[in-house]
Amino acid sequence: MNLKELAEKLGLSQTTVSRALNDYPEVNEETRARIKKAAIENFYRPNTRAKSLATGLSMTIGHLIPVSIKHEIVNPVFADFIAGAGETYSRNGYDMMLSLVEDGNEERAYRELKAKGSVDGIIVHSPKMEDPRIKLLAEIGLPFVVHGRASSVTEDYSWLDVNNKRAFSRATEFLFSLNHRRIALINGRETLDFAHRRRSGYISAHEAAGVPIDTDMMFNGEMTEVQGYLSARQALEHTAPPTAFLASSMISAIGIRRAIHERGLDVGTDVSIVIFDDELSYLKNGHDVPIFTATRSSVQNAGQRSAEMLLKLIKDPASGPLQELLEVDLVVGQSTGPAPTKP
Amino acid sequence: MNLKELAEKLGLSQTTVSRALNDYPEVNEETRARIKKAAIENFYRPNTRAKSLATGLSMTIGHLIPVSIKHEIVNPVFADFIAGAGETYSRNGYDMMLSLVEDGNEERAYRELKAKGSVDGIIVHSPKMEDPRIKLLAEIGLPFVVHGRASSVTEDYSWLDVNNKRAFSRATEFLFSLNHRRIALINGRETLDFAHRRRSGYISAHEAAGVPIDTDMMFNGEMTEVQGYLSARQALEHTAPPTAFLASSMISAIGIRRAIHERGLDVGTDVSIVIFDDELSYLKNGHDVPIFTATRSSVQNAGQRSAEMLLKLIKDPASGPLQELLEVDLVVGQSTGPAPTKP
DNA sequence: ACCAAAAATTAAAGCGCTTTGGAAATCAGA
DNA sequence: TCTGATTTCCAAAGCGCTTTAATTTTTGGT
Repeated sequence: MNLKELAEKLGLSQTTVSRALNDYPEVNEETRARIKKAAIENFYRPNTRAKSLATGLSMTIGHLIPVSIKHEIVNPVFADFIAGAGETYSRNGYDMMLSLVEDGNEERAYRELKAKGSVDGIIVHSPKMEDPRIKLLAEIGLPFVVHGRASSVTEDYSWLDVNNKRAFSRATEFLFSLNHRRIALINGRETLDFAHRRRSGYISAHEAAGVPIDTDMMFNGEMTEVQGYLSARQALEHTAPPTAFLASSMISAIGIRRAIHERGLDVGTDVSIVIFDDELSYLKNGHDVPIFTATRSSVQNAGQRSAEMLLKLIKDPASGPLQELLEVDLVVGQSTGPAPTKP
Repeated sequence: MNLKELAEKLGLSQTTVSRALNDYPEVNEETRARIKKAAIENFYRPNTRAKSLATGLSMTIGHLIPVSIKHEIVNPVFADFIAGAGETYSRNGYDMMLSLVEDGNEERAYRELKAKGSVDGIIVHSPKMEDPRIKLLAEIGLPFVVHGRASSVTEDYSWLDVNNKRAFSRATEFLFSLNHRRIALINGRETLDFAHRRRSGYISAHEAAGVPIDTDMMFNGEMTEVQGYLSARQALEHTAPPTAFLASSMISAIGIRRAIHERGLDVGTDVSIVIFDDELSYLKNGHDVPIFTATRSSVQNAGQRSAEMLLKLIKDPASGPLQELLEVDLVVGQSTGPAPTKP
């Protein structure tokens, strides 16, 4: 059932029917009611493509995932973010489009998206320190919100980020307060902006407390279980092993825990762990008492907020740039305790 | 730059330009070359919505995620599946649309998708034992492929599934061969079809070997770390604890491992674990030697194959229903060993 | 009862593309 | 050189909707 058929069935013009359904004022309330009733009865749904062509709005938000960080799509964080954003989209009548982009083809992909008119806005994932996508999108003139920030980009743009630096400085300070002085950092890839910020939080806390930093204790790489395990093993094999770990994700921490157990040590007594917990729905940090002491910030919530920002930006471009910095909670779990006193 | 402008610039009609670009035969090869060159130079991209309206094809595949199993979207398996499928889509010029569907609104959502003409086909995720979506989609007349199967559905439909039953019977037999006789099953929610099949594999292996089954050793629930931990703890607290665990996912197994360690036992010597490994990209099962002995099947590959099936089905509906059953590998890792002999 | 203003409705154009049905140009055969 | 077939191109219709501009109907004041 399309508009034409519906209009014929009602003995009205397409114009009136269209207007009635879209709540335009210039239509008699009685006929509007009659039209809406008929629309429901006939399960009429305007064809999105036709509507989109007529209005110039695609009512679609694009999420582009560079294949290079395919691990990222696949990254639990990404999935949870999407889950949050998706809810906001569907509540507002927007569709969500996902695209995988070949490496190096990024610029082309964004321009294409604009040229093909397939989206009204874009969410930018996993920004790097110096991310060319931001300038590009601004130039193209497609509304966008970055999930995270790009430190080296000077232009003003819309973003939503977690206060990663503060999170890691707080976590570090917390470990200091438990008398840990040798803390290994198991970070994400430091070309990614968030990892860089976390590192600087770790460093600044050390500097503020006058605790020397040993670069042997700083690791970065993919945030996988294996990577966490390998880094932790290396740290523990050091002549001066750490008494605590600071991990960028729950998954890394699981690997770290494996390395600790492997050496016959116990988590929370012999070695402490603090993690950054994205509150992934299927990787809950324990039920009653958290398994890991953590700085916590829901990535699903971040997805929702980012989506809201983007929709606002699309509705009213002049309202931007919008920026939002989320603070984390520091929740104490079973994975931390006072540093063991030397035997 | 749209078609009209491009045609004007070339001094040709829109018809000719359109035909040249779409490789229709009735156009001089010289002018075709000229047109294609101009199209490239001007970065011309046909507007998807207009094209879609004209052709009646949306060139979009829909993935609907019921909010009830929001954990599923968020489920790493889902993300990896999408990553696989997405690659196939973009290689074939298709877009991928993700929608979250409110509970209970499923039928409406599918019908709407059809009425709005926003997708050419659908992938059905996480089928339940008796899934009404299959009959519905067949009735609506929208091409679809189910990732998994629905045991109680008698109609013929297209699906791609892993041989879950065989996987779990093999895993069970493998544990039997190591002299384990008391094996706990930590399964996913058994309303979901795949979990049900895994269970029946576990059971049939027991029956074939004449080993009695203790329902106290059978658990099912969300495939989360916490759930795995809680189930395993309960199993280990039993008066006759298991000597081995069979887990439906890597994540559950991580929880199981935690419970085992907590009791001061060791994995691979005191207690064995076999898992079903979906080869999630960020949850690799070890680097050289697998951490867990596993039945293995890449879910990313499944996504890719499903997408290929669906595209084929869209191109040629008569070619269906298509069905594909993937077998698993059984790879031995560090988490299994002979059953400990009673002290 | 009349007329201007307001309200309600409609015809038709337009969004950017594909495709049908011709028309014009080229070619081949006699 | 002419004719019919072939090749090459084009005008216009159509996809299903919105929206502008115009038309018809209703209302209200005198």
